[in-house]
Amino acid sequence: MRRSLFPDHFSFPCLLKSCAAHSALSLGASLHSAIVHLGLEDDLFVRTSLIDFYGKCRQMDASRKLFDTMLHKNEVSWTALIDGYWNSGDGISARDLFDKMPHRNAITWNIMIDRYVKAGDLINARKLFDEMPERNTVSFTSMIDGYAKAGDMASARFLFEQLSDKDIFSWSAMVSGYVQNCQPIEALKIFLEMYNRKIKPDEVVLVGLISACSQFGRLSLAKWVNSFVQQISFDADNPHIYAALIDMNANCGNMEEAAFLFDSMKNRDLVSYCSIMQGYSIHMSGAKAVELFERMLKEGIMPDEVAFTVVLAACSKAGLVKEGNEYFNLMKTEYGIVASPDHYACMVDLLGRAGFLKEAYDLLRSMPEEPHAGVWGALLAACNRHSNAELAEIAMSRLSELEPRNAGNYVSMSNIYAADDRWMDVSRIRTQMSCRALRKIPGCTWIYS
DNA sequence: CTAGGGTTAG
Repeated sequence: MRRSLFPDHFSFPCLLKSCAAHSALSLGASLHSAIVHLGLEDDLFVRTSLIDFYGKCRQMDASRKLFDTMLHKNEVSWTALIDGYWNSGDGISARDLFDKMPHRNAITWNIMIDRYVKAGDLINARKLFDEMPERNTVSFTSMIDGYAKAGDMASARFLFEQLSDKDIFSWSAMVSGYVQNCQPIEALKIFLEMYNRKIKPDEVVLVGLISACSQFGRLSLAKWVNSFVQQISFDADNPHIYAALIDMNANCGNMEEAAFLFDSMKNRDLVSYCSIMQGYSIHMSGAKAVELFERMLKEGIMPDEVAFTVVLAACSKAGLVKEGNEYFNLMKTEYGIVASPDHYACMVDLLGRAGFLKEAYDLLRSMPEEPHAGVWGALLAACNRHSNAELAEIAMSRLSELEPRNAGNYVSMSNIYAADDRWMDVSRIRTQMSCRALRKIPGCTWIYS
């Protein structure tokens, strides 16, 4: 038998990585005994992979023991153990080890910064960023992403301007950041600045560009972006690109193009299904969206919490009360998804729109969490539609606390009173509005050209 | 040839 058929110190790290990815603890443990048997336990790469494997399986005692008895460690061994502690929820031990590390190149700092950024702890991330001896593009991009996710685009921009070696990652982080914070004009400007510097856009930054144009809701712009992307996108099967294009076309009123793109996809994934369903939903074809949801299930694609939000909203718009109820139950029983306030908002909207105001209110009161403004807002809208001033007053009293500056709520409430000829109450609401210096934002109707 | 880092869609 040829010796090469046995796993060696090159293949064990690879095998352990795969076990870690699948949380295959017992399989990895058998590999561990094989490693000991073959006398490969002291190999730097093999030992580090074991530390990483036990850490990913949250076996910190085993991981720590292998680390402590290690003769020669490098930064990767340290990082693997730190990562294990961090992912096991022990940020204190992780940070303690990081501070004790003997050799810290830029990369180790970047990993630690990114951990804090991903945890939303920008204070600690920034401290490390300021402390580290040499910052590179990765350090800047992690911080930029952190600020963007926290909604602080001013700080993100400030760091971006200081960054001399901007690469495609940092440009992308800025474009996506503006998109995430609903600043499509800034997103577009940054993209064009990048493009004018002759930097070749990749798929990721194109997704950002498309999403920005989706937020504009301008069909002329969408048409331009559509052809622009088709011209320069090398990977035509990228599902991210497709989902973004479908979303943009649907949002800009071009359902035909959205449907064409969806149909021409080779591998439709969850997000592309959601994009097209959302498109049909906003264009008042809720039934069509529900049909697509069924087709998606038949294809074996697992719906997640967002997919259920989309389908419940579609049921609501189409008046499919029975189906909506069924999906709401299916989500909990069949897919083990805990109903979020957004799901409840969809259900209150569904029941309320169809005139089941009592049922909507009962459902709201059965919520395990405190209902947010979206849930109360859906109830208020239903009261407006079905002229129920009594229930509307309950919703309004919560809404005036949760979102006191939302003019729409006051307008709905005053309309409900007006429909009941309660003009004294109407004027009381108007006074409240002017006291809070609110005015109705004129309705905005898109006209598709 | 093997172990650790930053950007993406609904």
